[in-house]
Amino acid sequence: MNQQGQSGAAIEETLRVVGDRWSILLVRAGLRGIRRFDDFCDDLGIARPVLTERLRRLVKFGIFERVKYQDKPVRYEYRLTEAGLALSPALVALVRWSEEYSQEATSETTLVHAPCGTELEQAFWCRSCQTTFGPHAVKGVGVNGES
Amino acid sequence: MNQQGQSGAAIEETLRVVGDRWSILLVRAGLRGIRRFDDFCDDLGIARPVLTERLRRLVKFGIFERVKYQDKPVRYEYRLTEAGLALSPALVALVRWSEEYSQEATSETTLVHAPCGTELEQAFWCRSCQTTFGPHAVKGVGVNGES
DNA sequence: AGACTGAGTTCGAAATCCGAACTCAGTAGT
DNA sequence: ACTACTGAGTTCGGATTTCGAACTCAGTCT
Repeated sequence: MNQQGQSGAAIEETLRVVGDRWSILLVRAGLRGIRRFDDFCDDLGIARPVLTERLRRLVKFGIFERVKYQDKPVRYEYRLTEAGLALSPALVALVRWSEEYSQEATSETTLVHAPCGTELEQAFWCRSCQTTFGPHAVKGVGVNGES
Repeated sequence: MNQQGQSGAAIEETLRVVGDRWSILLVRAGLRGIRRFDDFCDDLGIARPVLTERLRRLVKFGIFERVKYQDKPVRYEYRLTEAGLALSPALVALVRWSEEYSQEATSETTLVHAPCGTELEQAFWCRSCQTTFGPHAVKGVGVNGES
C-alpha cells in the first residue's frame, strides 16, 4: 500500500500503539503516579469505554501492566512497565516542543535537571565523537536518509 | 474538568495538534523530503479528505507552510517550518523506543550521527553542569515533580 | 437495609474516517 | 479542437470511533 521500508515500519508500529490523543496522556499520568481506573478517568476526562479499550491495548503492548492490588473485592490497577517508562524521552520531547513553539502554551513549570535545577536541553549524543548535536546531524530518519 | 495544571496544559495542547495517527507520520514524511499533496497521499496511504484537513491544521499551527511553487496552474506544496523540524527529537525518541521495545519491530535502518555514522543516543543536556543525563534525572514532568 | 466504592459495560447520538469518484485550471499531444 | 493527463483538492455515502450518561456487579461500611 505504501512503500515505507525499514524504519518506517518501526514508527508506524509504534504509532499504532501510542498514536492517538489518549495513550501518551495515559503514560504521562502513569509517570505522575496515577494507577487506578477512576483516577485516570477523572484526571484526563477520558470517557470510560475508551479508557477501558486504551488500557487493554497498552497492556497488550507491554506499556502498562494490570496488577491485582486487593482481594476481597478483586481490584486491579495499572502500572507502567519498563517499556512504558522508556517512553518518557518522547514525552519530554513533546513538552519541550510545546514550551518552545506552541502559541498558546501556558506552561508555568518547565523541565529541569533535577540535581542543579537548570533548564534542560535535549540533544543527541554520539558516543564515539563524545559530542552532543541537534536534529540536523541525524541521518537515517528516512529510508533514503535525507537529513 | 480535569485538574492538570501548568505543564499538563502544554502537552495536551501539543497532542491536540499532533496527537493523532497521521500528523507525526506527516512530519516524518516532510523530513524525508516529501512536499506534495499526492506524494503524501501515496506514501502514507492516507485518505485524501483526511490529508486535506490534517495539512490545514498543521499549517494553522505553524508546523508546515503552504508554498506556491508554480504559477501557470497554481500549485502549492507543503514544507516543514522550523517548528516542524523541531519535532524531530520527539520523532527520534519514538523511533528509538520502537527499536528497543516494540515486539514486531522490523527496523533495518537505525539512526546515526551523520558525520561519523555511529548509532546515536538520545540524552538530556545540562548547560550549566556540562553533562548529559537520562530521564530519571528530569524534574517537572508532572505537576508535582515525581520523576 | 441502604449507601458507597471501584472497575468496568451497555446504550444511542455525534463526530471521524474511509475509498472511490468527481472538480477545476492548465498543459501536452494528435 | 479534441482528448488525455496532472495535481490539488472536494463531495459522497457507508463504516468505524468516540462520546456522556446511566447501569452492573461484588463487596464493604454504618
